[in-house]
Amino acid sequence: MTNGSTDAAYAKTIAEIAAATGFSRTTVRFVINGQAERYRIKSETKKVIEDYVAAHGVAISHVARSLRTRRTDAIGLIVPDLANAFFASLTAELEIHCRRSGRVLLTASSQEDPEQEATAIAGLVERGIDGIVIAPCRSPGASRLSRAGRRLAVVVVDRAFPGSAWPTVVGDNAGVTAELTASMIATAAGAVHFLCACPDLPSIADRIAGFSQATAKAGFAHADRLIRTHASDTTEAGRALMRGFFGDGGRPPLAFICSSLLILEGALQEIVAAMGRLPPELLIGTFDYHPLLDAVPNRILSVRQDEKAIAEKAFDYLVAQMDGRPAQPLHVVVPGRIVNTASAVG
Amino acid sequence: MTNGSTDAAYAKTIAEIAAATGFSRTTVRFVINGQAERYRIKSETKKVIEDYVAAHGVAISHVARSLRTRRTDAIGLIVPDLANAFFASLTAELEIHCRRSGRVLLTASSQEDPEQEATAIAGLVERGIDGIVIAPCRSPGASRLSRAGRRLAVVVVDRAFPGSAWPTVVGDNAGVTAELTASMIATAAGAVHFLCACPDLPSIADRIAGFSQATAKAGFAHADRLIRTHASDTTEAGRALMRGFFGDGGRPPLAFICSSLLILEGALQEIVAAMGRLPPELLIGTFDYHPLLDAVPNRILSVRQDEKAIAEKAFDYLVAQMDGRPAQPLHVVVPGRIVNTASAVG
DNA sequence: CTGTTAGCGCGTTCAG
DNA sequence: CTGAACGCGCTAACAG
Repeated sequence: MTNGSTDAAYAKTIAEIAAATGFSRTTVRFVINGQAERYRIKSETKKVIEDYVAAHGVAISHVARSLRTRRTDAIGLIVPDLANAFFASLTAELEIHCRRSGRVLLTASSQEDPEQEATAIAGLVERGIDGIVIAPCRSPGASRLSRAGRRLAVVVVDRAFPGSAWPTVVGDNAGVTAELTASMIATAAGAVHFLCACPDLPSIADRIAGFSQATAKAGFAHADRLIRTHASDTTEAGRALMRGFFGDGGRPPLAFICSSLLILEGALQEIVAAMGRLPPELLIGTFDYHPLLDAVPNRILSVRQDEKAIAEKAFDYLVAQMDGRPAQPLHVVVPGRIVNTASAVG
Repeated sequence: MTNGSTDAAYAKTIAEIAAATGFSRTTVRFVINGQAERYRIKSETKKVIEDYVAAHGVAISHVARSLRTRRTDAIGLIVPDLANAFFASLTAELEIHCRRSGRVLLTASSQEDPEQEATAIAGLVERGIDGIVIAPCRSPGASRLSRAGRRLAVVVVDRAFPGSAWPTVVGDNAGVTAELTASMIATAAGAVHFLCACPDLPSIADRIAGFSQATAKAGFAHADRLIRTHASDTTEAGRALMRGFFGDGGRPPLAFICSSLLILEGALQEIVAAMGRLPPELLIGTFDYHPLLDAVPNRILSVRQDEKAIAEKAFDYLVAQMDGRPAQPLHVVVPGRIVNTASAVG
């Protein structure tokens, strides 16, 4: 409406700016990309173009650029479930790194389903992402990641499936679980049970190993008797696992560890449903943290992963690959730590 | 390694397949896109191409396609904070719709910061997303959404800033808050306080209006005395708001409502920090749901938004715009409902 | 009927 | 400071 050329309301393409100012597309591009000096564009020319841009705006098509440069400055992230606070936090951290480096993060979730994972990977790869961070729900060797793109950078996080060809960044699991278990056995002066989803996931297998080790060390003969597993990591699975105790006509274990917040949520719901409340003497251990844990009156020991450090490492590895630098250590374990919730003092 | 042409390990482009099979790119494309019959490709030809594809794989460049079709089959989502369970759930629901319709969802978060929001919008728009669903952190008129792209579909969710030019899908706020407040006043037989982040957000303003209305109706003279606000929606803000009560040398209010889970988390943490535990007589109201609420022994009334319905409506509106169909009602309010947590029976 | 040719879209690149 | 080719899938027009 204001000017006469095309559509006044919208930003202009390089070709439009070139046509309007009478310079070539190349010249316009140099000015817009801040390379005016490098290519000795006359300052007067520069000003004309800059003024036009200031008045009308530019709309660089990243799509066209990507076609040529074979880069999208986009990286993908595939997580099993955003409802899991650990992954939500990891996502937020990775986004910070992306924004800082002028990239965008494309997040997709697999809902722990290999098919959805495959769909998500395909969708992102087709769109030319430069790299991908993935917490795979199956061994990634089986996925189509390898055939995906000519040069796709890949970093696996959280789940170190054996034989993975890609750099892997995981939180500590075996060590910290052993520590947690030992501490709880000492406090409870008795057996500690382990409610555990997805025992086939490497991260969970490590937790089981840590648990078994600490249990054996404390003198319990049959560690596996204390472990109950479920195939899926959901609130419902947590309820089912806890229901197992009530089903035996019994009571909940006095001390137990849940392999994830979702399992814990379900387990607690089931106890409340069955008993009307949480027995105050219950000693609880869990992985990952949520602020609401502080409002639960029971003593809770939580293993906090360092999402920030994991995200940073993963991002570094990704950038290293994209730059052609091979990542030095192919496997990094980021230590976690055990914290008491606020109510634990009571 | 296996074949001789280019790189054995990777899927082939249309041009590569054409060169290898001896047909033209157009023919190959027809077969690959399942249009062989429509364009009467000889079935023998079709088989040759299909066999080659089966053996080597195809790698359609969505980037090149987008350049031509001016569609990316990608839609963007901008949320203030993924740590907020409401937005995490909304994201998951939208992703389902995208997958079903062969699109990908690109999620970015603004951390409630207008600048980050602008960066995120720009990043997505530059990459040619077909539409965007946004829970804006400021009035979106001020944002650059309007100048963004020639034809970007936009739907605003959760926050209906006045005068918005775009279709808006929000949860009910005023009505359900009035209901919640009235119910809590009746139960507590006394005043109910409202701890409230971001009072300038339209969704929160509606909640304040509902609260004030119910409070006035119940005969409380100065509703605004019962409302305390904080500029940001974080756990820390919740702690600060609750600290206000203790600062007066007082005790926490016997009945209070928090405008979000984050505020609630902070408020509860602060009470636990100050008193060592949550007084069991505390009556609590909050917005949005988290499974861990069920493990808090106090009676909690939670307003649950219907993320599924919100996501569905928003997606419908988006698709309608992308198809050139104008969305009929420009503003939809999805009803919420009040639920008791499991412990509320006690 | 069966398939091909030519150019488009738009930012990038490099020889002029 | 410019011109022309390039990347790769899409589409209309066209030949055998």
